Amino acid sequence: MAIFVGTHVNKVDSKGRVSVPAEFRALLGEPATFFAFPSFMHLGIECVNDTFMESLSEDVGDLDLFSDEQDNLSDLIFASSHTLSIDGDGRIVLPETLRLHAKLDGQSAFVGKGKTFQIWKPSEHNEFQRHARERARADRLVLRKHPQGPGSNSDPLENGT
Amino acid sequence: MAIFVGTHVNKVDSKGRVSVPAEFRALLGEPATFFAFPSFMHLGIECVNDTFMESLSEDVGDLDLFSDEQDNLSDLIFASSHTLSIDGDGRIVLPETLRLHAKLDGQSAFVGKGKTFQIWKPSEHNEFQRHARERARADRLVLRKHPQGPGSNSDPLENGT
DNA sequence: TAAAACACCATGTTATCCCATATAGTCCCG
DNA sequence: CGGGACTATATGGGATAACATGGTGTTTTA
Repeated sequence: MAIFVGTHVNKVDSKGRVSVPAEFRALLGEPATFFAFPSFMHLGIECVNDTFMESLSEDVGDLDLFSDEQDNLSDLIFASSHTLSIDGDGRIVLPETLRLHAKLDGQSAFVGKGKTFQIWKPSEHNEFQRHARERARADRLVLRKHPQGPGSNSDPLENGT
Repeated sequence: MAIFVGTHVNKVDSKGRVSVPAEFRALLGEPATFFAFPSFMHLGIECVNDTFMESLSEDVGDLDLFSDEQDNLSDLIFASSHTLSIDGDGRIVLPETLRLHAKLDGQSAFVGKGKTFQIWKPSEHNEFQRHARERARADRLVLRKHPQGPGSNSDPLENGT
């Protein structure tokens, strides 16, 4: 299974081109493409592979056709997504909308998030991570090994104590 | 699998011609045609490929024959649909009824919605998306990891407390 | 016959590919 | 264990092809 880890900082050149970290490229495999969309929670850019996007499409497709819920969700995910293809030199072109959302200027941080990864402005990501760390400390966050029954919250991160 | 993503803004010329984004053309494949009908929820134009249209006909066919619901839906979908064929230059001609419904003037936005896509007046779609985004923020919508067991909710997007 | 629909061609702009170079990391050999 | 050569990665610039779009001619239809 592909697991994206680490934080890799690469340059964004005048054309908006960025090298995708070799480690991530290897995980993406063929086809050498992935989907990217602005997070609706923070300044990061969410990046998922085609398998992940397809399962997302399946799940959203299961909602009632033409319902508000279905229409809104698919707009947030798909309409603001970009298909990014990695060229022969291992680079992608970051569309301007994404660059603006993340406030990128010259540098970008590729942040591994397990099954997905994100692209951040390095300074913004540092801030975000600092806050996440502080909150985890304050909340005494622990990682639970396995979700219990079907009725339980399947989120593996929860409040200890 | 074909997943329509992104928002592509193209011109509508004086003859009503519009270029279908190359990315969408590639997904539609052969035959280079699709179905378009005015949304009954908003100002967008719903666009589906023939496979999707067939499954739609299955779904509507499951409703009771000659019932009001069946009659209304089939009118809204099938009776108001247009078969649009993409010409050698990658363009379609948008029928006037559709142009009027979407209030198109000069520009059109092709909006990926996963298994389907829509055509909007760019400014109207911006409004729509802004609302969708606000609602998601207000509801603290978060991306959830893959669906777990049989008892769990298979919706990848849920309310994150 | 007139008008509309359709196919064909022509062009500017943008994005993609290809090559060159620097830097950093790795491996091999002493 | 240390030095040097090699390879992979990241990055910059220029050439090329794809795309979007405007216009013209030709066929079809009312």
